[in-house]
Amino acid sequence: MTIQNSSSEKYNLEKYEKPSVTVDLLIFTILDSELRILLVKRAAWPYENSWAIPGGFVRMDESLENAAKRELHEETGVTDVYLEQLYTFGEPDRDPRTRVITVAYIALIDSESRTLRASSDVSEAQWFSVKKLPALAFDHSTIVEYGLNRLRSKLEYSNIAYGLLPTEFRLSELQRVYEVILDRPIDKRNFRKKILSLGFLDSTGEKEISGAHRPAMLYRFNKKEIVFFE
Amino acid sequence: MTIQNSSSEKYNLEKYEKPSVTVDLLIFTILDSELRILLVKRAAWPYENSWAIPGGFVRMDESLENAAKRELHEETGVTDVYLEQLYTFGEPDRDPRTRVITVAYIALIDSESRTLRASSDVSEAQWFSVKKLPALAFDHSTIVEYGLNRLRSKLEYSNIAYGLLPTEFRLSELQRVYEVILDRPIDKRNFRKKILSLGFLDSTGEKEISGAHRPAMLYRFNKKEIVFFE
DNA sequence: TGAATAGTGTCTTTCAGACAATATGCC
DNA sequence: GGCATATTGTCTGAAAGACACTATTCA
Repeated sequence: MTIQNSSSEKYNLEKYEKPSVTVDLLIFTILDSELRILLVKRAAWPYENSWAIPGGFVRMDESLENAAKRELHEETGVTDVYLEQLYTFGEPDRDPRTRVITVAYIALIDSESRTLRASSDVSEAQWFSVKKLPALAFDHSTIVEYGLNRLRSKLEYSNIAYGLLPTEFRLSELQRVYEVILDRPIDKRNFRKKILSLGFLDSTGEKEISGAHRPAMLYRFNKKEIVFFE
Repeated sequence: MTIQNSSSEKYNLEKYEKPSVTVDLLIFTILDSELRILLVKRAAWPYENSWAIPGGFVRMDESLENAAKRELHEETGVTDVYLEQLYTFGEPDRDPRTRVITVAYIALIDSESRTLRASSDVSEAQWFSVKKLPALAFDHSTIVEYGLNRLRSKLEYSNIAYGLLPTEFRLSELQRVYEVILDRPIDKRNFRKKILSLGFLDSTGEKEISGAHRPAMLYRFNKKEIVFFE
């Protein structure tokens, strides 16, 4: 029987048992030249003391995206960051307590915004390199794997990197973001040629001096929304 | 409060009000040289007599994908077709009855499998060209738009077209699939050069005679799973 | 032999990738 | 001057795109 079919559906809509629905957040940042995600330590059964990606229930009056924004704010204090729905995971046995369907989101946090809430209600939260992750609760390893693939492929054909950098940055920093996420070295000359030809970077005209060497020109993304190319 | 935090969460999990969760299906096929989707006519409030994409509730003991497969089978009688999760739509007011979160799936049906169930429990079901769609119930126009974009971009860098063709087909048929979905003409010589160089087509050695003209070689996809290239 | 579709090759341009030397600022 | 990072150009190979004629079958 489908929503569309039953002639008595308006009386039946509430008769089915309903699953719980949560949002889970894959929060990425670049820290110490590594791609990292935020994990929280679970305090209770199931998976007590295991690390997990943060998440929580979707309230009846908020959209999925707003639920994700609220959770993100609760965990990190940040607002206005890149947020994208990743995938919905709904195996019947993914949570031993009850049926829980989770809508996973990706969030990208730049190095300037990156701070953890002092007064978090989470017992412990930590940035883990995606190359050295602990065992994760539930099906969260699957979610991380899926999110990494999404991030990597979007990096190759969109300006998504803007979410991981502060407003102004050096081209070498941008290249580092690509190298860290794609996990391979990139030729500097080819990278600059390509990235500048795409036309989504503007030179600020400013140079940044940061040590005993030639200062670098600062650039910024000319769009703070995702754009695909090719 | 998140799943991870509350020390009394195991007693609280059931205290929240829960949304209904459905799967909705965007079922594509090629018919009369047009890309079409299956729509069903609603029999009851809300959107009575409006067209909608088929869908139904997720049962407590089935995965999202199995719910989609079950609905697909109920509507079309087919099994073993290409099925992909599209996106999850969860605006609080998208269904006037109650909070309904829907996980949308794409299904591709080839011209040989394409038959509608005689004994469908739906009042009416029909294949509509995506270029001439009626007004749709709920937020289904948004879902269709989203699905079309997904299908178009996957067509350009994967072998997803296998889902829309029978096992054996002529290159001109494959080209027609591309032209119809991308909605633009493609040069025959460039298309053949490119598609054959990708290596996911095998020649069957058979030729198909279908009228007063030179017979065409038949090809088949050498993988019945999605593969990305480039 | 006419109608209809199948099948094929060249040229040009664009883009990706390999590759190394000079420039600038601070100490 | 030494160190550290910034900045720049050429060559080659691969792929994309423009473009038109011949082949085969049946009626």
